[in-house]
Amino acid sequence: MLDPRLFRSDLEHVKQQLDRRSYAFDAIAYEALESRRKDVQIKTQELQNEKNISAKSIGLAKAKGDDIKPLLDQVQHLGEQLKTAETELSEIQQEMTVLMEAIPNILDEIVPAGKSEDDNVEISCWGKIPEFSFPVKDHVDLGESKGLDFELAAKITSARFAVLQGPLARLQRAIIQLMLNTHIEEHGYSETYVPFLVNADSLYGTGQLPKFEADLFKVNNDPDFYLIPTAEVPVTNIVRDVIVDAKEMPLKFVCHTPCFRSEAGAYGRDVRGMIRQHQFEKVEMVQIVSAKDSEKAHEELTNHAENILKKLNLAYRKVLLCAGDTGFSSSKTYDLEVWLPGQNKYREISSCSNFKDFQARRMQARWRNPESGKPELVHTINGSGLAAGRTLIAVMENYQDEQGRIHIPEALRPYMGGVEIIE
RNA sequence: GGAGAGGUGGCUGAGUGGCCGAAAGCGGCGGUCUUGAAAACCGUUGAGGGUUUAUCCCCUCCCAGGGUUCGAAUCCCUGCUUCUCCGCCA
Repeated sequence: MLDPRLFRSDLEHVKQQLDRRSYAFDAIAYEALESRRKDVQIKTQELQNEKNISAKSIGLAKAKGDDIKPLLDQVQHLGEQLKTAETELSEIQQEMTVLMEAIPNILDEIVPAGKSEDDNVEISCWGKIPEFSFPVKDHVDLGESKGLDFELAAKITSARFAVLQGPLARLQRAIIQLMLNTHIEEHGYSETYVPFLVNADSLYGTGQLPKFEADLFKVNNDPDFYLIPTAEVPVTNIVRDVIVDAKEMPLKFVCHTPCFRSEAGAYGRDVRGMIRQHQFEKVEMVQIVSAKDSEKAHEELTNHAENILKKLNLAYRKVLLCAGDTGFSSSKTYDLEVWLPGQNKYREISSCSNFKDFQARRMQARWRNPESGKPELVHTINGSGLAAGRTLIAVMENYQDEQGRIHIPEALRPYMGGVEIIE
């Protein structure tokens, strides 16, 4: 949610900013609605004031033992007028809310123009793309004899799920362990476990609802629950309706969860293997920071994700998403893309975003700035550190040998119980 | 799943129809005192919104949503939630 005051003070600026996203904002309709809002709100509050005054005078008259009958006659019509005004106001406000909550975040000025991922800008590259002296296999072929089974998962549930068994299952767990330990011990995050089912308010807070319900799995309940699409949702909502104490800032959480995505609209994309699944494991980093620290914190958090790839010695590149590829709630996003020999290209393995105050305004997440003594909206930042399923793929494909074996990277060996090669 | 008791400001806790955005205590902040600190004393201290250049002024909020009433923290209904006991359970 954007600041409504920004719309009132500088509509032209807002319109220009939304243009960068190709978001067609109807300024004329907005202005008409806003002017009605102002009129009706003022009128409603005046009536409320009148009601309060007369109620008070009746109370006083009664206490003195005066006849209150004439006063009661006087306020008779007030109730009805007020009710009409209140109804109209709440309709206008609801209309305004619907309009406002559909509007995406304003992009950071550094975000490049562009329509699709082809227009993203490469910021840096790290590591050496491995060269193989034999025809490489992808993770599906490599995993077939090692406990990665898609048909079994399809029997149990459906397509876009995987069963992982034996040393490969352990390898994924080792990857998660490495990530969690690194973020806790070296990057200063606090380990967190949260519910995997959330309510609509939480999804509204981080921006998935109301616009992107189709991407979610809904669970029948009264009221409905949703399977989390990312730990970002429950973890960021820790600070919903909270005023964080200055000495607790910044808050840094790391959280391992499964993630559930309907992938509606992704038919035919990445149908092979476990690149795009309905369920995958992810380690997520979330930071709650002040406005003045958010840019720096975003850079740091991205570095934290990069450090995992460095520890695993996986070649990757860092890209700055263009206007058209930056998510609804984000102001600025870096993607980390790891080299996958099986696809002979870089694929997203982490997405690190600065939401600024967009999510915070939706969920009234604030901190008390000691300089002013007043509550101010926090900035929220999050990023995958990393997607564990895709990291497993990357390790398998990058560490394969001619016999189709997988060598365990040095950094993961402490977690593998002595296994160095998966046959 | 069954039974009962609660949900009031940062915390504890009073308030059963008007003078209550809310006593008192604690905590926080400022001051007096002190070489400094503590103690003591004095003062101050919730959030959101509207209008406005600004001050002022006004509106809303005592878990949430409805209702009764001229008037609701207080009465009624529904929901959520916390605690205790019983049952079940990893």
